[in-house]
Order: sequence, then C-alpha cells, then structure tokens
Amino acid sequence: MPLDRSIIAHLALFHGLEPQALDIILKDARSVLFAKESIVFEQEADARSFYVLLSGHIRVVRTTPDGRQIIARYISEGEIFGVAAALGRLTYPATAVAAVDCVVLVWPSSVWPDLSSRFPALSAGTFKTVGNRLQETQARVLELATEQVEQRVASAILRLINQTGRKTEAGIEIDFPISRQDIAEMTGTTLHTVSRLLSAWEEKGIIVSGRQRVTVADPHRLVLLAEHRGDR
Amino acid sequence: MPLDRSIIAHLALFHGLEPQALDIILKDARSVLFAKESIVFEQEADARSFYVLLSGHIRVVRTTPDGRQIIARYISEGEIFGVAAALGRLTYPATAVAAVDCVVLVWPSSVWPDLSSRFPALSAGTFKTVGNRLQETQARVLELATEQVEQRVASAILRLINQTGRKTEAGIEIDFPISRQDIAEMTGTTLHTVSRLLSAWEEKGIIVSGRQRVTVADPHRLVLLAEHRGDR
DNA sequence: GTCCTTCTTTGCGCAATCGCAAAGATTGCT
DNA sequence: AGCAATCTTTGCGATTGCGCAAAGAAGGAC
Repeated sequence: MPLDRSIIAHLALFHGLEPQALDIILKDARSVLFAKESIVFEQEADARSFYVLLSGHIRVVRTTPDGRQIIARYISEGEIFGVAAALGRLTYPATAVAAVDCVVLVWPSSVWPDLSSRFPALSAGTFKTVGNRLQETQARVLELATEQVEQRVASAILRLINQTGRKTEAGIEIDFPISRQDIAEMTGTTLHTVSRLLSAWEEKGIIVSGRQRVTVADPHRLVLLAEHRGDR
Repeated sequence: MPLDRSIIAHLALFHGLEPQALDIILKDARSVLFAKESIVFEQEADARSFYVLLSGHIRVVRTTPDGRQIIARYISEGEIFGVAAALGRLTYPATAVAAVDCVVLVWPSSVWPDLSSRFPALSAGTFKTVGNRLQETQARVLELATEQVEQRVASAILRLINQTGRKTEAGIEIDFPISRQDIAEMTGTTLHTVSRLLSAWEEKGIIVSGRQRVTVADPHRLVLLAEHRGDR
C-alpha cells in the first residue's frame, strides 16, 4: 500500500516540495514500527538506509572500544536521521535505539543520490539539519570543556524540555522515560552525581522527579543554574 | 589576473571535476594572504564568504559568552572551511585565525547555490568534509565525556602529528607554533596540567618540546598513553 | 498480591585536576 | 646587547566529582 503524502507534507524537512515530489519520494519509502528499546541501526553497520521519525523518540548512542558510552542526541518527531551515506560514510557512526514505540519511514541509501539531485530542496533541508547538528555538537564540546557538572546537567535538561517538553500540572515534563544513567551519559558524568543533583534540585522545588521521569517546575531557576557558575 | 587551475586541481575537494569546471569555479575566487595571527572571519559575523586554505594552518576557535574559549579544530592545506552559509547558517559559529602566514582562496557565499548545483561533485565533496567533521566532533564529545586528561592530551597531539606532522631528526614535529595554552584549549584542561604532562613525557623520552613546539620522539608510547587508562 | 528486576538514593573516602602564585626560560624588539 | 613581553615550569592547597557499597523505591510479571 502506498504511503499518503499527508504524513510528511507538514515536516520542515520537506518544505518547498511539490505534492507530486512528495509522492515520488514516498515511493521508495516504507513505514516501520520499532518497539520500545529495539535497535533501528547499529554503530559500525553498513549505512544501508536513512530514516525519518514519524512518531516517538530515538536515542542515538556512541560506544567506545572499551564499552563506555554516551548519548549523542535524541531524535524528535519529524527529524531525518541515519544520513551517514549522504555524507559519504559507509557505516553508521552510532547506534539508534527507540526510546519508546516509534513509527519510522525508511529509505534505502541507494536512492539518495537520485532523490537529492532531483529535489534540491530535500538536499538543502537535509544539509541544514546536518549543519545544525554540527553546530550543536560543537556547542556541546565547548560545554564539556568549560563547564562544571551542575551546569551541564541543568543545560541538558533544559534542552530536553525545549525539544520535547510536555505541560503537566506540576510543570514541564520530559516526554519519554529517561533514567539518571541516561542523563549521566548525555553530560559526561555518573548516575550518582546526577541523582545527587536532582535530589538537591527537588529539595529546592526546582524540579519534580521520579523513576525515569523528570518534570521541571521552575525553568527560570534551572536556567540560572545552567548559567551561573559557582564562583566567577 | 585570473587564478590558474593548477593551484586547486590536486585537492581532494575538487576531485572528479573537469578542467573547465575548475576554471569556472575559480572565476569567482580571489586569493588572499593572511598574516600570522590575523583573523579570517569572526564568530557571529555574517557568513559572507567561504574559503579554501592553500597554504598555512588555520585555528578555529569558539568563545563562550563569558569569554572562555576552545579550539574547535585546525584547518590544514587543501581543506574547505567557513562553509556556514552552505549549511543554511547566517553567521559563522566560530572565529578563524591564521596560525602562521596563510594563503587562502575566498568565494562570496552568494555563489554557492549556483556552483553546488552546477557541479554536484563539488557539493558532494563539501558534504563529505562536513560529514567527517561532524563525526570527528562527536568523537571528541565522547573523548571529553569518558577519558581522563592524560588520554585526551595524548590523543590531541597524535591527531596533530597525523594531520600536520613533519619529520625531524628528533622525531615528528607539529608543523606550526602551538602553546601549552592552545593544547589546553583543544582538550578542555588548563595550561598548567598540559605543562606538567609534557614535562613528565619529556622525562620519559616520549617527546621533546620547547616554546610553542612539540616533537614526538616515540609515537608508539604516546598511543599507549592515549589508550591505556590508569586502572581499568 | 507477591516476587523479582531495575532504578534511585545516599554515605564515605580518595584521586584527579584545578587555581593561584611565583620564578625561570625564550624570543623579539630597539 | 639589553629589555620587555610572552610562554613555561613547578609547588601546594582546595575542590570537585568519582568509585564503591548497600539499602531503599517502584514497576512489571505471573
């Protein structure tokens, strides 16, 4: 069954493309459901496909040879990901895992040269995404190199609620299950330190949190924590 | 005076382009000399141009609002840089400074859409470079998040000698002046810690170093240091 | 409802690395 | 050659955040 263009027409990535272009693009795609915690693609595997996330949240993880890992980023609805092949890479540089049940569109990488040359808007949109990601990754290097753990954890949580926040009575909640360990792997620290920080913040009324759940009650004070360095 | 295509024909970036394509591309370029420590473009400035480095070394620096900074990367001969506009950004995300006297080709960003659509090989080469840089930056995040200072400094120096190493009687030398402070800003530590590490390595005969100069005498042992974590 | 697994909290000691300070070396300038 | 500026070395105390351990929740499965 062919996919209907309405499922992607509203996404920023496909902005500026004609309806019939969307139909052509969709001819090569198929829709796949990934259950929570299942693997979409694995680090070092051949970059055979690229993807657009229709619903859910995807965790992108990089692992070192000796088994330590970090979370490179979370993919939100509407984003393209797994574009390694379009950037001239043969393998994926990271593993993508469904953080919740996800619906994903999948294209074979082999169709990229054709699609990107036929639809420059698609190509431009993709490279804008890549540019944003490079920028963001470099900002993270700066943060890791210059900021203390408390600032980094505060920034990471703020980024998550901006990206995927959902309003509740208690405040703005991160929209998918996230453990202390996950937050530690986003910020280059340990789950122990994250736990201590969250406990302290909860005591001060800045956040409310539970098992795999974080709700920010007072974003403004969290912003202060993210900026304000202990001393200088 | 028109630039001769021979100055760029051998660069990987222009691989697969016809001689006449090179001539067309060069019509929009001009060649500029940047004296040591002069600024090529500044962070936050409008991304009006993009560049190819013909000779020399360029230091790319990102600065935080509160004035701390890191070295994002060094650009080597033949590389394209300052491509913010091609990635859909309006301003440069970092400052580029000539580490030594440099010769640079400059294009107005406005010609990019035309050039990239007329010469897909140019576009592909650029995006491959960007892909490599993204990959490299993410590797750096992983390193900052999981490794100790000694490993990070060892890795940074190994990367520099691979990228720009020059053989001398004493070993392989980094081909441009680099201070302890610079190395600290590449690895997220302080010049004091870098100085201590280099002193210790020099004592062990792994490196020879002087003012703004580092020569690796025993690359193999440095690799061990970069991999081997103190305990586990 | 009960058990089991996974996640979270918290205490405590220690190691890594920073911050500050001051002295020593090197280079370039005049 | 002499001076000034910059870069480098090194000591020492102060902290941050880690590592380890063990107990306490919170869900999920049957």
